[in-house]
Amino acid sequence: MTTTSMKDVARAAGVSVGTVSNVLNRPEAVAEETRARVLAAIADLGYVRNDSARQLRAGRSRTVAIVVLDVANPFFTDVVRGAEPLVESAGGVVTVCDSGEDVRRERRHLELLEEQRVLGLLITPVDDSSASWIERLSGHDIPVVLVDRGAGRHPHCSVAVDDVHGGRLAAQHLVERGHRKIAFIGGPAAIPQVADRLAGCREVCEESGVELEVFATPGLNFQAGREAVEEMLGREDRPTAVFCANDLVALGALQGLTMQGVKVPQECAIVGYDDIDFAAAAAVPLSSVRQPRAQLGRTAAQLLFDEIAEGRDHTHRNVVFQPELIARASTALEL
Amino acid sequence: MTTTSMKDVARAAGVSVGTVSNVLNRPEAVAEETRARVLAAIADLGYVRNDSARQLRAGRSRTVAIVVLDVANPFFTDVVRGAEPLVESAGGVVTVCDSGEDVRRERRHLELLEEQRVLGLLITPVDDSSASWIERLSGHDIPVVLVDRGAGRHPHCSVAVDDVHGGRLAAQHLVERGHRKIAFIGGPAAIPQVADRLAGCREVCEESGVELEVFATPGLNFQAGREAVEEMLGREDRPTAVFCANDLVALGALQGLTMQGVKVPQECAIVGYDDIDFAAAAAVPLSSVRQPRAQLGRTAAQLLFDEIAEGRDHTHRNVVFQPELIARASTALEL
DNA sequence: CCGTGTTTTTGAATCGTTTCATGAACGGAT
DNA sequence: ATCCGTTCATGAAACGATTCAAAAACACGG
Repeated sequence: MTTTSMKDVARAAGVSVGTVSNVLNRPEAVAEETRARVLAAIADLGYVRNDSARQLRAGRSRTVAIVVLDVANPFFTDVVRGAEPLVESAGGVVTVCDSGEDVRRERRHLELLEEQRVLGLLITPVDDSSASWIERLSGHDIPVVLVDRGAGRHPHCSVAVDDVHGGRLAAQHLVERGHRKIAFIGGPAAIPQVADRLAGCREVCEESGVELEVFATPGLNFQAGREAVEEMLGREDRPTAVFCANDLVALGALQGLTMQGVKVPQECAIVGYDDIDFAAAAAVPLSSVRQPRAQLGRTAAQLLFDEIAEGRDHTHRNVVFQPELIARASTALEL
Repeated sequence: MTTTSMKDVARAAGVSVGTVSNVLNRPEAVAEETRARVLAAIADLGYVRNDSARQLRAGRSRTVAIVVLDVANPFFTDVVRGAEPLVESAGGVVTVCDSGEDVRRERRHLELLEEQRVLGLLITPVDDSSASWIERLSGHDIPVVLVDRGAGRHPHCSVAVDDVHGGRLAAQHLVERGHRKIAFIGGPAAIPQVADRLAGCREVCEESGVELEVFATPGLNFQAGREAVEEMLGREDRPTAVFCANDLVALGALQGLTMQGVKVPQECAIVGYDDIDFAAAAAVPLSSVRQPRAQLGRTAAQLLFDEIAEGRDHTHRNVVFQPELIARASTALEL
């Protein structure tokens, strides 16, 4: 089966290719009768536009790429959902790439996206080592918006949540509940979100003379939380509360504790981060630091289109949202 | 900033464009010294291939699209993960599209994918109304593999799990535990998976004279489960067990029951479907019907590439996997 | 120095659109 | 009839890569 092209349609309708193109792109510029004839031919032949050719001509694709650390993490799916409507209403398409917290995968994606001449890029970089790659893209006129990564100097727009503040909220909450020894579970420390949340937590602990023990994990997933907690339970004089770098870790921790017969929150309180849907549905509903996820995505997309529209004389903007603590059963008890 | 093309590289290296192309695609056919010169020019100018142009020439893209009902559902992310390695090792790229169980969104995606001349398509259709659209694609030489939708006649390869059998497993398990009145929660009934699971469940109920009550939901999500259970609790003579069409619904049901003070499994048992990670981590670890998710994705990708390789004389294959029941605390009690 | 065979390089054709300067067709006013 | 202004349609020139027949460059034996 040979694909039918505009030329075929033109021949069938007895017009030139230019006219077929006009029917598709500026119908009002074509006479009623001609338009009908062309549309009939299109339907008849089952003609489908060739997007590669369009893009080649246009020089850009209509795709906005979102590179996330983990598609399975509900946090990112919500960010994506927040961005989609705006992109689509602007005639664009969203494509989601999963770096899996792996710099090499991320780099592979970036190379590909550049070859595809994407319209723009929303990205949560794995770590700082990606910076030069990302700047390469924006150097090639592909606008980049950093998501959930606002700290530090960088020549891009960004949306972020104040993670240091989030860390403080979690720690304050635990300190108010009377905890004097807290564990932080999360990693790798190279991930800025992890570092910031820990930093905020540490600040509060130091301010209020509370002991802090850090359990570094190789990733931010369920498994990591479960394992960290098992390690923790092996120790003497263990913490009475854990603050997890995200909710997946917290759910893992919760399960780890439950399986070892440790009662939450009676014997160990838990605070998570992200407030994903599953947090509220967990074994013991999880207290968690909530980020305005959809808004993060929406704003990121907005910044991207602003940059595209403003062109040369665009000034980068860094939008920072404040998180809020949602208290649930997992921290319900005063010590 | 003007994008640099092969022509620029050719000029800078003092060779023809044909040679530059060869350096990129068949390096061994170019003299050592020339190759070095060209590569230097590429690095120097920061040249990046234009994928649109390549595809236009090639007539096909290297993208394998996976259209899923809900990206936030871990079931699908696992299927995607299963497919990815195979696709990538074949030099392809995976793009994930979320139909959100909405036929219109699905159609929009299909149109776009066809314009993009994707290499192939793995899809879990929203319902039968998509059939004609999907056939349009395969009519245009885009191989299609149906995922988790093997029943019925269709001119495609497919991978599926025997959902009727899965429904039977769940019901049998509950009947063995002594339940005499069971609720099924899920919908819309137009989704084949829902219909099949219910069918299997109904078979067993009828065979063993157990009463079955069906609560139809508008979707397969957390919210739906919670609401269905609330409705159920309003009734007299309520069921002693619920079988949910998937784990998200089951988690919702679990929360709904817990919030109303109904003890699981003592006062109401629950069986879910999919055995997502969160099932084991739930308030009460959920019994669930497990599907070989990653294998589903892997096999689907394999069938796709087989079809591409075999070309004209390809015979469609329908692979059906058997699910297994994972019993956990949510059905731990005999009545 | 020629002929022959092998390795490299060339340059033009091609993929399917969009765009745009040009021209045709038509109606109405003079 | 002529001229002007609209409204439509045309067709060729991009866009940037790949491919391939043909030319060029080179090696080597006689």
